[in-house]
This record gives sequence, structure tokens and C-alpha cells, in this order.
Amino acid sequence: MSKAIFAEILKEKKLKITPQRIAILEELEKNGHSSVDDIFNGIKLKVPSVSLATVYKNILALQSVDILKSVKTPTHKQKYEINVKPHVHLFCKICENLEDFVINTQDFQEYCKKESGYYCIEEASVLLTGVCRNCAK
Amino acid sequence: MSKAIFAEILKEKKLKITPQRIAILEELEKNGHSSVDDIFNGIKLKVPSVSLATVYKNILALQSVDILKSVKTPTHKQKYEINVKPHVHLFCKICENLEDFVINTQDFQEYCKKESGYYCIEEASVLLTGVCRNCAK
DNA sequence: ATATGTGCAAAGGGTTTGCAGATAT
DNA sequence: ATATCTGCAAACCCTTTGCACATAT
Repeated sequence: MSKAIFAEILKEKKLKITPQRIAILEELEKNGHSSVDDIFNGIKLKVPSVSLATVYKNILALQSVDILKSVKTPTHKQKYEINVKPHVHLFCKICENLEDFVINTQDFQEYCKKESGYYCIEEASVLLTGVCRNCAK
Repeated sequence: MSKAIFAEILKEKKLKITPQRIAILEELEKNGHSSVDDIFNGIKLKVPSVSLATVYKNILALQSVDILKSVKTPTHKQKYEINVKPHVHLFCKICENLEDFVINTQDFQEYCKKESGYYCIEEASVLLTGVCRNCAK
């Protein structure tokens, strides 16, 4: 995705197009799952004046219009990603890397809804913890 | 579970049996998913001298020997539960209540492992967000 | 022109830590 | 007797907030 497309997305959501926001989105596009500090440090080159507070404010703003999603990991660091199609997270307990695995969870959700008696299930957040192929060596 | 059984479990894990720990476990048994504050307030009657720091320290201690597990919810409150058999969490976005749904995730894990090429998957943490039957009315 | 966003510094909330005294084994 | 645990207070994150100035529309 290019700057222009990010600008488009922001416009659509009625958020002003600022260099900080573009930089945050570019950073998240480059590095799949980032913490606030990752983002802050990653964009300082592009937008040297940026403050941590602005990163925080924008993460909240972008989340509230569904451009971003937060990812909860077993460690205490909150991470963020650009909201794309449903996927599962694979977390390696050795290298602590987070990997995406695109899978349609619809059937699984449907099954859980039926069996549990829940009224409706809108979202499935799945985190699988184990050992990645690299760390297995 | 009774006090005696909790004492047994602590002994097995080589943790000293203290009134604070027993109270924490009883509290978590009574109320499925509790935050640190829930626990703290819940056990103050039984152990009036207890401090927040002790609750925190014990939660860490109990987690490290797998007696407790943390549950990550979409809100920013961390919750804890006694580690039992695999289950899925259903989170109602309206009343923010967390419900357990016991389900064997083995097949699902197996499928993800095979498809993703991960070396091994030890644990599946699934959080489904939606609307519970009560709030649907 | 006006609403929104930014950056700073201060405040806030939750969690962790160091230490001296207390308790479990 | 000794290792561990507790409670207090202080320290430490990480995150949010208020405000004046800057920027996008």
C-alpha cells in the first residue's frame, strides 16, 4: 500500500491526513506486529518531531475506526496491526515472534455459537502458542 | 475444591501454604474470572491484613507453576482463572462478562499446525467476542 | 475560519520492587 | 533454624490527559 491509499483510507474515515498518521500506517505495514515503542522508534526518522503521546492518540483513533487492531500476546507488551482479513496468531514462546496464519474461522465460530448458546459471535481472536520452525532446530 | 485440596496443590508445587494463597484460590474458585482488584477486595474479609502487593506477588507465583492462567480480554483489565481443562472464552461486548465454554481444541490446533508449518503448538487461547443471550433481549 | 491534530509536561493507573519483620517448614 | 512470604512504601512502567500552538480542510 502506498501513501495515497493510506490517505484515502483516512479520508474515508473522516480522519485528517497527517504525516504522523501516514508514518504510523507505513510502519505497521512494514513490520507486521508492532508495539507502541516499535512504532515510535520506527517513524522518528520520517517524522523527527513526533511524540509518544501522538502515537498513543493515533493508535486509539485508528482503532476506533477499525483501521487498526490490537493483538494481545502472552508477554505484557501490547501490539498493533493493520486490520485485515481474519487470521490466527502463532506466537513462538522462544523467539517471541508473532506470525499470522490466514484462516477462515467462520465454521469454528458457528460451531461455538451453536454449542454454547451465545446469541451472536462477531469476532474470534485466536492465539496459538508453541515453537516456530526456526526455534525448533 | 476445599482448603485441603488447595493446600495439597501448593505443597505439590513447593509453595508455602499461607492464608493469603488459600484465600486467593478460594476467591478464584468462587468467581470464575477475576481481576487483581476483584481478588483483593474479595479476600479482605477473610484476610484483612492482606496487601495488594501480596496479591500481585502470588498471582505471579501461582502462574509460574501453572496453577493460574491469565485471561486477556478486549478491555484493558487483566483477569485470572484457575488453570483447568482447555476451554474457549466468550466475551460479551455489552455486559463485559466472560463465560467459559469447554471445548476440545485439539483438532483445531492440529489443523493449524499442519497448515501453517509451525513446529509445535502447545496451547490455544481463543476469545470469542459477541453478545450473550441475556444482553440480546 | 474552524475543527482537528500535535507536542509537551504532568498526571494517572496498574504492576513491580526492596526491605524489615513475620510465618511456614 | 532458615528459607520463604508478607506488608508497606517507593519506584516503575505504560498510557492518558490538559493545554497552547500548529495544521488540515
